[in-house]
Amino acid sequence: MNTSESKYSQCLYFSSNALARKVEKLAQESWKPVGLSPSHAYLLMIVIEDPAVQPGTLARELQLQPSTITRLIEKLEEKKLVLRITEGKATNVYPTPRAKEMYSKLKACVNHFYTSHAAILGKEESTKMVRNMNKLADKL
Amino acid sequence: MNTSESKYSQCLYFSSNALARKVEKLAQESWKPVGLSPSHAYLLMIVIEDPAVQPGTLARELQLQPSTITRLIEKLEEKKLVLRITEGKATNVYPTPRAKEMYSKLKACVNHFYTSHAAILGKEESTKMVRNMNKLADKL
DNA sequence: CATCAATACTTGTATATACAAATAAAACAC
DNA sequence: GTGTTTTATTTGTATATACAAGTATTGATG
Repeated sequence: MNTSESKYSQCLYFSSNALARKVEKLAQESWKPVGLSPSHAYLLMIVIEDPAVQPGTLARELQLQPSTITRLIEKLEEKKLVLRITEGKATNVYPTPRAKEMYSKLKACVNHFYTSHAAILGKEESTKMVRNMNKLADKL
Repeated sequence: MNTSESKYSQCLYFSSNALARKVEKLAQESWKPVGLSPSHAYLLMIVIEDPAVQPGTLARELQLQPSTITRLIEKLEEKKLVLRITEGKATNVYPTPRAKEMYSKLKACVNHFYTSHAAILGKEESTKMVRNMNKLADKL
């Protein structure tokens, strides 16, 4: 069934959720080569680009709750991709050598993801949509 | 932090997820008066409007997996708002009288939700955005 | 008509995320 | 410099959803 066939599809609640689920799925596909979910992968990229970054900063950048960041970091730590060093009330997150070696592969996944949806939606429209969604999210 | 301040915010993955989370929150607020999550409430409204509807149909209309529909129905059953009658391999879902009495309240919540986001985004833009998101989701 | 395939739904389990409370350190206030 | 407030992070627990496997019924095929 197309979205447009559903009676409740005019509702922002459904549109945004359904879209997010479909995008999530597409993204998961793109990040399979590195065996990470998109969230983990993005967090890891930030850590590689900005070593010693703190969980609070990650939460703000990724727009996720601090508790969620803790959970993401935990999993990356298990995989020996990051490590945490706590000093006082702050914690610094560092990439391991293993993670740094993965960097170009991670970038390739970002690229694959972008390419795959740009191919479906058109480069132009794809970018416009993202801009609009950000604008909308900022207002809410 | 605004979405636009984050480096990774140009990524469709983030935009769509962040937007969905914010919309979800707004929606939850709107449905608090009936003590249901938006998903449960929408499912219930469909059941009231279309008694004897089957889980498979609900899954298609709400764009959720059948297993998710089962879980939603279970919770509504606990709350004595719907009941399931299985005949052969098919199952029919019916609203209870208690649910039917709630109908106008449910509608009021839909309305409150629409009003609250239309107030922030503008009626015009709000509708346009939904249309675009559906179009995009259908293509993916 | 006996088996095999398809359909409809449920169950077990996993993931992504959140909220609220807990902990711990730092900053402030007097 | 002791007591209180604020900040940073983690932990316990809950919700929303999915996937894969299981069950049960119906339909199709030889």
